[in-house]
Amino acid sequence: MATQRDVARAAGVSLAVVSAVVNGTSHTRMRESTRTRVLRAMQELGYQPNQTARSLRLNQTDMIAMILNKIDNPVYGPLRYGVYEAAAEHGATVLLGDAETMRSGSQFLTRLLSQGTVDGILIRGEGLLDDDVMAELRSHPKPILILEHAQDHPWIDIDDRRAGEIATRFLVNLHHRHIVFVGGSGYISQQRYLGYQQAMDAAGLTPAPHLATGFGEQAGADGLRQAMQAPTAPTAIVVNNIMSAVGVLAAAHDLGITIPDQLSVVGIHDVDLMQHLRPAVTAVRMPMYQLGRAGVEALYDLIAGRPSAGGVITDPEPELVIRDSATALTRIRD
Amino acid sequence: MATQRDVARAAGVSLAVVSAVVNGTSHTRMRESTRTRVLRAMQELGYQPNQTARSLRLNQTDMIAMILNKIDNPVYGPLRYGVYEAAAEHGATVLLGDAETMRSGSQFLTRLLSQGTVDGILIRGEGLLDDDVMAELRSHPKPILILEHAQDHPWIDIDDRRAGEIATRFLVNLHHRHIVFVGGSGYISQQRYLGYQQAMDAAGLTPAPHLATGFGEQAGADGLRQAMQAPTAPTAIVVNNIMSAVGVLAAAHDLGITIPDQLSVVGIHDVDLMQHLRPAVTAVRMPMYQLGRAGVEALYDLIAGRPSAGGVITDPEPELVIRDSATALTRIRD
DNA sequence: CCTTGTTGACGTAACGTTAAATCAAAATAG
DNA sequence: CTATTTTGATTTAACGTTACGTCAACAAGG
Repeated sequence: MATQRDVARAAGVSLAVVSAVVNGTSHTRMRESTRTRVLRAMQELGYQPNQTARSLRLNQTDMIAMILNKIDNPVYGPLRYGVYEAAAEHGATVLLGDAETMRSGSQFLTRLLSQGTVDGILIRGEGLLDDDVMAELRSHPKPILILEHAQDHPWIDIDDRRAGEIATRFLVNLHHRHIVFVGGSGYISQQRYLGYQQAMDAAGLTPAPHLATGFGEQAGADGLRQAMQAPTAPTAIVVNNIMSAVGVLAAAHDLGITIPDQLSVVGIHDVDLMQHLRPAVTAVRMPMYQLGRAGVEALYDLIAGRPSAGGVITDPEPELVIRDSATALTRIRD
Repeated sequence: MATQRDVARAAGVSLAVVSAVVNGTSHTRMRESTRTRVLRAMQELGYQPNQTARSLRLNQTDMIAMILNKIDNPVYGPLRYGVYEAAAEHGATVLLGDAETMRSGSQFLTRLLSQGTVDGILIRGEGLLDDDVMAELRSHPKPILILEHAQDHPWIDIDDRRAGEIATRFLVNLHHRHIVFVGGSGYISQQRYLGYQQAMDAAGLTPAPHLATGFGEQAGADGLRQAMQAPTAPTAIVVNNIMSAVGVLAAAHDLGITIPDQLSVVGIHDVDLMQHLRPAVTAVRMPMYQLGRAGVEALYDLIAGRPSAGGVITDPEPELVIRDSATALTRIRD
């Protein structure tokens, strides 16, 4: 591994000049001919700057961490992409962590915390980590940005309330009157339920209580079963979580309910999988890519000591992708 | 941020003692009472070792990279978990990268390459990266281990051939005679096809040609369509890729083929999703967690300069998980 | 011709850590 | 009671960068 010292020796200049060439520093000036001589020496020796030394000197690692709750949830695909891209524009690398493997005291977290391994942290979802982990994070000297609304931290969000409203209004417009909301726990789910409520109210319908069964396939199945036990069974359902939608489809199949003839389903969040299920699932596409980009920008605001931009991402808006899992109610009941 | 110097001052000792306390070094000795005094000072000042300085001094970052082709493929869940766990045991953090975002010259790769950001790299799948990226990697001074057989690198593998054989034999035992293999490209798919061939040969059946349509849902759908166009349609199908299985189910639905009555399907790799599809998919579970652990161990062999253990993981063996997508052929044809 | 300013560099002190070399004081051996 | 070893530390030199301060040589201005 060639160092700047080796390059300096080879080019017959001092260390300072090499560093200046590498960084394009204006303070230390040089003749154009010296510059190219140094550049040539760098080439020949295959010089690569040592990131670790750089980090130590500059007190910045050009690395940010992103913590997700279940990395392989396909909704995170575009989010990750947006984060990677924006981070690259800031010359930074992304360290990806999964909250699942992140019980308090885990290697990953302590490494990040106060050890100066990263310049900042992006966390998806408040309440993702136990309280003591969050307390540790709070005492961290490096900035933290929450993707999704948070109490004590800068945050940035997508318009979950609106997504719930869009999904519900679509079903209302298809003449459905008994629409139920299958959700999870936490702020995000709550927001989507609020949107559901709003659309129901606007249509003069009475919202059903929030069926909070959790996340994932099993949660969706449980939610549908609970919904079907109500005195008057729903004709349509808004599913909070994308993986829950898979469970809803499975449970409907098992209960002998055909979708969309007997039950219309609209999911929140759109992923490739939705178009490959049968029936293909009608879903609300959320601006996850933009959330990723905006999250990184807001984090770099904090890193630079500027106030964070924050707020809710409204461009693009959540958008309904119509497929086959929802249809108009022809036989009006009640 | 308190440094060792601050702790030393607070405890009334020299820097060396603090360092020795932190690292438990035997060379620099001290009285038990000084040790606790230093420990107390560390506590009071909230001292955290600076990882960057440590890395520079020791020329090791305690960080390894893992590069996957599509991070959110659920088959990687247990793999990641195994890698994280084993890495934590080595005191290391895992930097996760996605080959999709990794066109040559990408920030991520150059950061890892020769800049001393990581102690080693784990790559899933040969041919994942373009040739020039691989060339860059090859000139990297830090060790690289390929998860899946590789030509010019140390590697470690799961028993893909056997998985193909198990899936096929299961269908043979259900009296199927026209079994087709829908695969992707590359070494892994090839191995599984070999296993398929072997099981077909053993049963005295003639293997169909490898239908290599790629990866993902669309590939599965394409594969099934191609298979159905053969002069004698298959009664059973082995699907190489888990996400392809989703596509096979969708295409079967679209073609009016009911599974398993008209077509039996067995997938390779088992994930949660498989039990939540309808019909639930019979699949071969692969030891991905163990692959992750073994990969890290082998990589640390290389890092330590020991020869890599390498080889194919045989414990546990690939295991068939029987669900609803495959059934015995009752109406024997031909 | 002296003064001042500019160009093109160089030397060096950090950043926080680790480990080798060194050393005074106390303990032990002869 | 002196010689030697052991104990319990300290000093210091790196690791590879970056950026501040300095400085000689030369050009331009008065």
